Amino acid sequence: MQSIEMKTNKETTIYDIARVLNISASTVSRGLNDHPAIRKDTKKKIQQVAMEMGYQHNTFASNLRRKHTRTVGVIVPKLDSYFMSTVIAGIEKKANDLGYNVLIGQSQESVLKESSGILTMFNSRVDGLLISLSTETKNLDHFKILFKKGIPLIFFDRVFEHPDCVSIVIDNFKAGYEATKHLIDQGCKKIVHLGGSQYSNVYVDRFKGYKKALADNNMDFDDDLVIFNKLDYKCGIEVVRQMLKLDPVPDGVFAANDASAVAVICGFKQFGKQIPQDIAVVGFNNTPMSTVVEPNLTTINYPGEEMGEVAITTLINQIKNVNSHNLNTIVLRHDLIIRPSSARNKSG
Amino acid sequence: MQSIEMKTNKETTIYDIARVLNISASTVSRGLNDHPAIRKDTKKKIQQVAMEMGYQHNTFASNLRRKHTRTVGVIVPKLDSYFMSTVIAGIEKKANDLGYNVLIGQSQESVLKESSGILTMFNSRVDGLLISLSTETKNLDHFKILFKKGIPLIFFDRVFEHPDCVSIVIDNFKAGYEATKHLIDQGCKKIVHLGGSQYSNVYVDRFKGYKKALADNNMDFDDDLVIFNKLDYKCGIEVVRQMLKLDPVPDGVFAANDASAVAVICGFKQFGKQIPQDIAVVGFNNTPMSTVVEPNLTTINYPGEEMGEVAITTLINQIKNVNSHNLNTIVLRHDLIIRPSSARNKSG
DNA sequence: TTGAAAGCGCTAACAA
DNA sequence: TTGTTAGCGCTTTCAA
Repeated sequence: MQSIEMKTNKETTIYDIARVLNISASTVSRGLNDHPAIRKDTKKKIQQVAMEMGYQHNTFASNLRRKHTRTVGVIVPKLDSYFMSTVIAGIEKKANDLGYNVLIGQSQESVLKESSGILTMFNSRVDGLLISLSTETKNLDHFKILFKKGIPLIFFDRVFEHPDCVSIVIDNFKAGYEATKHLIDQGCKKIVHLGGSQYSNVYVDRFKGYKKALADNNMDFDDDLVIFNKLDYKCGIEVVRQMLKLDPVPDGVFAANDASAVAVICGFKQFGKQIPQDIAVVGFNNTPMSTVVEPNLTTINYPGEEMGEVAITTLINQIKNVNSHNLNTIVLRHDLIIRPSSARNKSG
Repeated sequence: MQSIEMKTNKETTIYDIARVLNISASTVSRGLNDHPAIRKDTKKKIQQVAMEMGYQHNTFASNLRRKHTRTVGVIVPKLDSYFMSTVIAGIEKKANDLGYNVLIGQSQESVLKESSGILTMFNSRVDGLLISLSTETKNLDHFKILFKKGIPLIFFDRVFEHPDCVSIVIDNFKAGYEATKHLIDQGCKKIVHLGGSQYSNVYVDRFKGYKKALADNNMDFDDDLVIFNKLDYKCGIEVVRQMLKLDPVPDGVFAANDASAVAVICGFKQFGKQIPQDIAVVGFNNTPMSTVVEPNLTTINYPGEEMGEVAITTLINQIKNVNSHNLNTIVLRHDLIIRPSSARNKSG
């Protein structure tokens, strides 16, 4: 047996173990895969020898033959965002439980990188793909290759309507509505909306929610109170300068993410404004920062990890052709978490 | 040509296009791969027909034949941490540039999950593996399978000494030293160290740096001033209670990460303590939170994205057998960013 | 319960 | 410059 152990550089294949046992490779294959039609003792012998020879299943070769890879691709705009990393954590965890690998890619908010990512995933023959769209993405042309070959595709968070693809989202319209309504309830009379790219469903819907809430409460919509930008910290600070020039200065801000909401709070504080008395602010995402900034940020909570889990579960079901009851959109719950950044004394 | 286009469910292979062109599959293969020994016009014809037939390279089959996958694995303790997502962003970006895919996994701080992750990666025949160890990991037994087959392995951040593996780290000892020294320079007389798992090089070294700084400045080391825990927000708050019981109350805290440093600040503020006058605090990692908490947190900055880029570049070089000048450890720069949480009036 | 043989789609040595 | 042929390591029909 000693000589067997020594084969260290060459891969041990099922043929090697077949030779040792004087049986056929197919029997070995079956033995290793716990095929019912193999005698228990041969199975045992096979597994024994496989062990001794340090045999390791070559998923790879197996996949070629079986015509699937048991790996899924995930493409996101940016990996280094709190929300996205949460989603991916959920995806990985569940994928792992279900016996799938996950291949990862980022579009860096560019359609070009998005397309090339899709091609790479396709060439790697992923069994399915999960994607959150870049802000630049305005159509689904670059996905054609997947549709053509019938590779399941699921959108999450930043999605695009397509009859054959399910989308996993939250109700951004409702969330935007609730955030704005809350501000109104707190007595705000002039509410700014700080929004993101209007190519992205999430920001479009949050904006719509904002408008609807105003309308429902007999407040005029004013174009000057809406600012679209990259929603990062720097932009938030700039926005404060702009707002300060308005007369009267707005008394409420609904920002479409936490980073910019936090920036707005910090900015106003620098100018001696009181939050929430002078300006009440609401963010979106419930990132860790929201409980660190002072006053703590009112925000929309939004289950990233769960979104990832739902997305991958749905995808794998689809890959396995199970459970695809023609569902088209899965909407996850969200909630408004009220914290001091918006909680004014109830007086009006 | 119409009939060609229609082959939509079956994969188009190089054989299909060979048949159409009445040439051999190998010529097609070469033509597609831009082999020098193929006539320009045949090459053109091949690519033309490939296009028309919607041919897509099957990386997969190619890999089986070539005995490599051009994919690398990355295993981290947790995906949903700011630092890790930064590192992974760097890895993905560079890997992509260099033509590699990245397969992702998380150990969830468990050796068991770590081993199974390694096995999965191995079975997927990754060309190399990047890993940041779980806190539970006390030896490298579960990596044997990689060593045996000579699969390159590189550690980053949370590492383990091994003669054949390069590690990408920062100088945690020095950083810990500097953080503590800074506190001493600010006049702190009784400095608490809030550390993490002592199985992890990063926390061990930060702790050592703390001790050395005390020693070098004639300050007694006191076991009661050292607290090890999970370093999350909740633990940080608990620590505050503990510290408040001490007499006198400590006047400085060096926390081994930002989350717990921020928690400490918030905790002390709740009890009416002044930061930094009563207690000065320093964190580690320079996460976004550090510039939001009030007062802003002094912390060690530490290039996550770059760490990822260096790690993957080194790994790929190793895979290609280039540039492996027996290097064993790569140390990235770090720096202490001084902010108000520790900046006391220079008086002493 | 097992074996023979074909083949997944591609590449590469060798020959022409 | 191109073709022939033999695999990469595994699975799976079909036959025994």
